[in-house]
Amino acid sequence: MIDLRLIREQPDLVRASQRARGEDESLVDALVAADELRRASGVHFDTLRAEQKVVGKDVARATGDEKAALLAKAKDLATQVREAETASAQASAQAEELLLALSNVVNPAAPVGGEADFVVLRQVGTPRDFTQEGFTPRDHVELGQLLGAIDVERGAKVSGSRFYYLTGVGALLEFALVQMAMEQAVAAGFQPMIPPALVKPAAMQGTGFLGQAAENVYRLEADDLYLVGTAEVPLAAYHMDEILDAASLPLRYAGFSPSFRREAGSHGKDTRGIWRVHWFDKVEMFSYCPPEEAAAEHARLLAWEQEFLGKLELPYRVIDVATGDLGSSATRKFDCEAWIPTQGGYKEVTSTSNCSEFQSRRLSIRMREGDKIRPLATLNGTLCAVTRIIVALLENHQQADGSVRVPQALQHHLGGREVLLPI
RNA sequence: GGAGGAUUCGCAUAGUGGCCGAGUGCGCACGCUUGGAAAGCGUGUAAGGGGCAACCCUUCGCGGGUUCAAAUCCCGCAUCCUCCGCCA
Repeated sequence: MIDLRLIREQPDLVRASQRARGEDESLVDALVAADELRRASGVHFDTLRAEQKVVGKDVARATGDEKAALLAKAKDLATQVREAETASAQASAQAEELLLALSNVVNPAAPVGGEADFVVLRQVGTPRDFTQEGFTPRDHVELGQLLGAIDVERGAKVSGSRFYYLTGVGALLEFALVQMAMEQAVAAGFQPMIPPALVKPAAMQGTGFLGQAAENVYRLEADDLYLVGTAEVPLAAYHMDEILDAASLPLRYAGFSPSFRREAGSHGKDTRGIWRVHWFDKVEMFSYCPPEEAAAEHARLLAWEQEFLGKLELPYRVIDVATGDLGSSATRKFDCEAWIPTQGGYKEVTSTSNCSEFQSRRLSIRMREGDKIRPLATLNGTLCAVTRIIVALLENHQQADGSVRVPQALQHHLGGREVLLPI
């Protein structure tokens, strides 16, 4: 959630942000009105309650007729207090609901527009020219079959569409990638974490996934729990309701977890293979830092993502995602898109978002600096989304005979294999 | 799943209807003391909302209820601990 004071004092700024996102501007005015009502009804309740306390103490001291008279007054007050309390609670709940519905204010540096209005920040590496090399590249499904690494048919048989098995060297490849990602993260000072993949509503709500993104979240009705779509959720909620010592910041966690996504809005999109699936494993970076350091931390997260892709020798580009395509928590987002030969284009393999104080306000995570207590910033970034990296690796490093070259940095995590051979 | 116990200000605890938003110890901060430190002594030390401020209000796991008045009584739920059962 954003700061109510910002909405009170600079509603135009928030309106402009909503417009840039393509979201409802009138929410801002509704919120301003709801906030006024909340404060007014709060003052009314406070006043009555203070009076009730005074009278209550008088009752305890009084005797005889005086006590009877005071008791009558107190009873009358009690009714009024109850009514005022209900009204105040309702007004607060109303304001809270609107506040939770409002997305974070976008960073002015983010390009304004829809999904296609991103800005390419840089391009790294050069896509291979398979025509010049004299063969037609196979896609990851075909390569996965040749190598005995991916079984999508049986994934569908057992669990339905968008499920898969990683088999043989495919399974080993996941372990190798995860190990490599964790090693890098630890070297950079991250604390490795294996968080729960099922979380309570407060964690999901607090990270901002129950807004427009709600339709993509799996919910376990019987237990009122959610399956996380990213380790970002349990890593953010880890410090829920805590006040962190400013001297301990930044706190950096690298979480390994399964990621579950309903893919509700993407029927018919990327249906082949394991590019877009309902479940995959992922190593996610997560930072807590002072708000004024968030932009620098964001740049660092991006640099770590690039370091990882570099070690995998993948050609990719970095884009500054447009305002209309930001998650509700993010003020700014950078995606790394790897070149996917059989798609003839760059496609998202990592994503890093600066959520400023949006999540920490919702989750009630603050920092103590001397005698000052204030919200802090949270940021997240993908280090390794296993299935997408596997797709990129197989397709980019394939050879004419269907074998796949293993990038040097990954070799020792795969028992020294320099190449994956068809079975 | 069954039985019992617990949940209070960073930690440990006191508190069984009004003098309790709440005492004590530890920790922490500042001051005194000291050549310096420790010890000792003194003062302060939860969060949130409203207000220029004085100050007021909310919160004693969460949600209801009883009462003029609830940390305290009643009901429901959650979490943790112990024992039993089952189990990767």
